[in-house]
Formats: sequence, structure tokens, C-alpha cells
Amino acid sequence: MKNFKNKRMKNLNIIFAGTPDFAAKHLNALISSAHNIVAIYTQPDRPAGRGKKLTASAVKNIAVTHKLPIYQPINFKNTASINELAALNADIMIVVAYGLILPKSVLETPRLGCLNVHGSLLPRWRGAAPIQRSILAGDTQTGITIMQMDEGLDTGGMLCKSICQISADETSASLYEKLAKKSPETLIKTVNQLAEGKLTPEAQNNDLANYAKKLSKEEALINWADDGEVIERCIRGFNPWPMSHFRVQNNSIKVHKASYINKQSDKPAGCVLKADKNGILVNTGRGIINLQVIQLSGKKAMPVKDILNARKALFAIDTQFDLSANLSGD
RNA sequence: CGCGAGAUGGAGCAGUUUGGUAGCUCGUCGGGCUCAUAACCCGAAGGUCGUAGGUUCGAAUCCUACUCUCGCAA
Repeated sequence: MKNFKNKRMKNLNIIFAGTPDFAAKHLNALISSAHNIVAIYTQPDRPAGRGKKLTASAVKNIAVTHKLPIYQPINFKNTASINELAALNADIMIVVAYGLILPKSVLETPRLGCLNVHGSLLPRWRGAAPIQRSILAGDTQTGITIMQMDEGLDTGGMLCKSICQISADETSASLYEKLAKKSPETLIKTVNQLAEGKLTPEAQNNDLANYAKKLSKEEALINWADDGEVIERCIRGFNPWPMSHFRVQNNSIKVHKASYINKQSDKPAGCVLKADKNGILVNTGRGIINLQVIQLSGKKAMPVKDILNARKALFAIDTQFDLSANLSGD
């Protein structure tokens, strides 16, 4: 009787919760799957962008296009929003980069609980910024883990993993793209198997766990006294946000692309050693950074070769970039 | 109406305050030097100065509106 029922219940009623583009890609995959989306949860519209216009999330835009019911609670601290969710009577809730903490009562509401797509190979990099942290740490591989949610932060039982290599010139932007390409189909596969009752969760080994702290703007300010290899990883890991940047003569400059050169110089850290069409060589605490694509405020990102055509003075040899210590306002 | 910067040959910029033949650094093409070159020398092509109106004898430059781009902030 029960087995028979499972076979007929193969198409699940799903609540999808997510906010940014990465989540939207998963939502698209679910929409074109056999399953039934009963509701969408996403963060409330926020003032964003130039002009501070109220902007809908990527997930909401998809939901509107497909005329799906949309819910945008500020949080789940009141019983009203919890009851609202329970009334949807879904089989399962799938959470991808939603950005809200779900209390136990919500996690237990759907028949099959809540599923989360996480951007790392758990238990490594639990938390808010797993993709960026894996690049910052110099990991050579990462991936996504699909897991059951429990009360802890990304501590639930693991159902499926997909591994992805991190290349030497990987940025967070490119890694996001790589993961977003494979992850949705992995999610569908997992949901299908779960619907058929074929999956058993695998517990995480807490001894191997570490945390991927949320990125902050401050840590993206380049400290030239750091190890050059670390700086180079920051430049990749903080792209597209918050972008590694530094200051020189009251100009704030974002670094889009740079390479590390394993050589030493007697000059102080943050000092320009050479500037030509091949790049701007900057000394660091260990080794040299070769700036290749940078962006002045108010300008677009451009190759160093182009910037030097009119701005040679700003990057003359022996120019000292500001060390991260004391900053002057704009 | 959140704050701010900008739009000038293919690229990066100057020129706008004080209207009057549009310039620099590169790139491209041609030639030269060189064993050779991404180096150097000589020459050439290439611009409706974001769009639309206005002021003026005359507008890249002054006035008005609009479009687009970017920085901050989120």
C-alpha cells in the first residue's frame, strides 16, 4: 500500500525559497521538471541600484513570469507567516540562497522537510560565502552539496554532491557560473530520487567542518604588506563583489585581473616597480603583483595598457600605493 | 526625486572656466633603420565632439531636455 502510494506520489508539491540569480536558475529547472511548484518565497523587494529604486529579486522575476504565488515575509518570527506556509501543504521546501533563517517549526512543516543547495563540499565551508571562501583559501576543488536542513547552520544530512575543479584563474564570478550550470540538474535528480524514497542522508563529520564567513567590504581593501599569493587569490575571490581595491593619491582603484610573480624586490610593499603595456608591477610583503585590468572610479574596467596612455603619471615608477592602515575620505 | 563622475577618430585622455582652423599618448596602415624586434625614425588614413532643440555672425565649449555608462550607497 505504501509503496504503491509512493509511486503515484512521484510528482511533489514544492515550495521554492531563494533570492539571487543562482537560485533563479534552480527555480527554472524545477519549473520545467515534472514537479509542481505551489509557492515561491523570496526576500522582500529592496531599494537597490542607482536611484535606489525598489528592485525585485531574480527569483521573484521568474515567479512573476510564470504566474506563481509569491510570498515575501521579512522573517519567520511571527506565527502568521509560519501558518501561511503550513497552509500551502507542500511535500517539500527547497531552499537555495534564500537569505533568511528558517526556524525549526518551518523546517518541519513540509512532509519531506526542507532541502538546501549549498555551494561547497560539506562539511567544508558551511555558512554564507562558501564559493568565495574556497577561492580565497586556495582550494583546488569545490562543488555543491544538496542536504536536508536542520536547526544548525548547514549541518544537515547530505543527500548528493557534485564536484567541480577550481582553475588557477578562477574568479567567484566564473565559479558561480560553473556551479550554476551543473547544480540545477543535480537538484532535480536528487528531488526525483527523494520522491521515490531512494535516498538516505549521510551525516556530516563535524571534525572536518569550517565556516565561510560573510564577505565584507573592508577585507577587500588590498593590504600590500600581505603575501602576494594571498592578494592574488583575494583579487579572484572578491570578484564580482566586493572587488579588491586600493587607493593612491585619493583615487580608489578596483583590481579586476592580476597575476602573481614569485620574485623579490628591495622596495617597500605597495611600491610601483615598473609600469608598461605588460602591466603594473607592485611589490608586496612577499613576491610581486602584476596588475593587468583595473578600474578607476567613474570609469569602466580597462587593461593597464590603455590606462597608461593618458594616466602614466599616476603609476610612475616608485609611486607608493596607500597601505590599508590609514585612509583619507574622498 | 539618495550622493557623485563621465560620453571628443579603433582605445585611453586633453581642450569646456575666458565661444573663433579639434590636440596628446597608443593602435592601425605604408616606408626606413636593424642579424632581428614587442625597440627606434619618417609618413598616412581615420572625428556628424552621446541625442534633440535653443542662444550666437560663429558652439566640443553657453542654456534646456533626453539617452547611455560608471563610482559611492544598498
